[in-house]
Amino acid sequence: MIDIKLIREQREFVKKEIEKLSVSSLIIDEICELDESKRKLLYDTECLRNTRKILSREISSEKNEEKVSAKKNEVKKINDTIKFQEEDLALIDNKLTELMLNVPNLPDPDVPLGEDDSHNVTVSYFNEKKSFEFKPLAHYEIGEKRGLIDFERGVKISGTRFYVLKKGFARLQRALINFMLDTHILEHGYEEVYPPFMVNEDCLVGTGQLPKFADNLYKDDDSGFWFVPTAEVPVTNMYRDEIIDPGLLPVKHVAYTACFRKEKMSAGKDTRGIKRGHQFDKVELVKIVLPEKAKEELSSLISDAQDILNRLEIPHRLVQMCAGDLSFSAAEKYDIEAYAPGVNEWLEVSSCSNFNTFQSRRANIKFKRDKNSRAEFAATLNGSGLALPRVMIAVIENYQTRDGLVKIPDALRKYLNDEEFI
RNA sequence: GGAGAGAUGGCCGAGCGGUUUAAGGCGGCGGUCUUGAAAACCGUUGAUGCUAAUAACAUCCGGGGGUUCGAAUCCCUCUCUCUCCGCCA
Repeated sequence: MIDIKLIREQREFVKKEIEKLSVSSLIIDEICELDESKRKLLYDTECLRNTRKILSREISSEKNEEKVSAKKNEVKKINDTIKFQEEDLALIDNKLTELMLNVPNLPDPDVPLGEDDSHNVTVSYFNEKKSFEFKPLAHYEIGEKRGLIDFERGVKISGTRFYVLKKGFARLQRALINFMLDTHILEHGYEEVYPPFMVNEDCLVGTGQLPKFADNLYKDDDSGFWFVPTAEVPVTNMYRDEIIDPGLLPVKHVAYTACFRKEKMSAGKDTRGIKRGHQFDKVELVKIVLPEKAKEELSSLISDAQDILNRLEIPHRLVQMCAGDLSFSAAEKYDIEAYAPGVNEWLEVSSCSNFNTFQSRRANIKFKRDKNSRAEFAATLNGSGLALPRVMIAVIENYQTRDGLVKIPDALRKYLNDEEFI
């Protein structure tokens, strides 16, 4: 959520920023109108409450019975008005909140202009593409040929977009998870958390998935639990409705979770292989930081994520999202794309975002600079570090040998019993 | 799943219809004293909204609803926590 005061005070500026996202700014006008009537009504009811309070106090000390009943009647009348106004206020307030929850974050000034992904900017390339003396196979070809990915049984036991990893590939994924976690904990200073994979609705409103993106999420109607689409949701929301003590920022967490997404929007897209499933594993980085440090924290978050690919010696590139391709909650976002020679694609293995105070306003995450200072909204950031299936694809395809084996990257050896090939 | 108990300010804890505009303690902050510190004593101490304001006012005693001139306090309801039993990886 953006600051309603900013809308109130700099309406035209906010509208202009929203339009950069290729989103209509009419919502801002609607908000301004509602906000104005809300505040007027609020002031009126507060005055009435104050009068009631004074009258009630007078009743308690009034001896004259006639005066008492006169005053009681007066308060009753006031109560009727208050009740009426409160109902009105609740209606306006609900509508206002609903609108505010649907206003996207404003783009950072450094974000390039552009309507869609064709205007994204590739910042730079890392690690040379490997050259092959044979035609590199796609991961699903290797997986099927060697019985390491079972697509048919995935569909049988669950449905389309599910698969079973077996033997060496299952092990490889487990090794990657541990490698990523250990690297972020030991080398980059993150603290590990293992959160629930199911959360309540408040969490998803807090990080911005709800109310707008309900159709990409799984939910158990019976219990009201939602399956996490990313660890960002439970980990960021650990601090919901909290005021973080002075000196505890930045908070840096790394978490492994499974992630669940309906992917209705991507129907028919990426149906081959393990690139886009309804369930996938991810190691996620989450930071809660001082607002003025958010941008530099984003840079270091990106390097922390990239470091995984560097240690695995996988070619990749860094892409900056243009305004029109920013996600709803992000002020600034960079994707890291790993190159997979088998499918000949740049795969998004990480998406690193700075949300500024957008999420912390929704989730009410605050901090204090000093013991006696006012609580302020913190900035939140997160990024994948990294998404497992696509890193699997990159490792499998980049490290494949002519005879269909996968050479284990040096960085992973110790997680795989120092073996050489899968 | 069954039975019972409970939810109050950063923490502990009183209050059970009107100086509660939440006692008292702990902790925190400021001060007195001291070479310094501790102890002791004195003062102070949250959130939200509106606002130029650390002013005034309003709201906040788990959430929602009700009774009343007036609710932390009474009633209803929901949620959560704890204890015991049952079941269980």
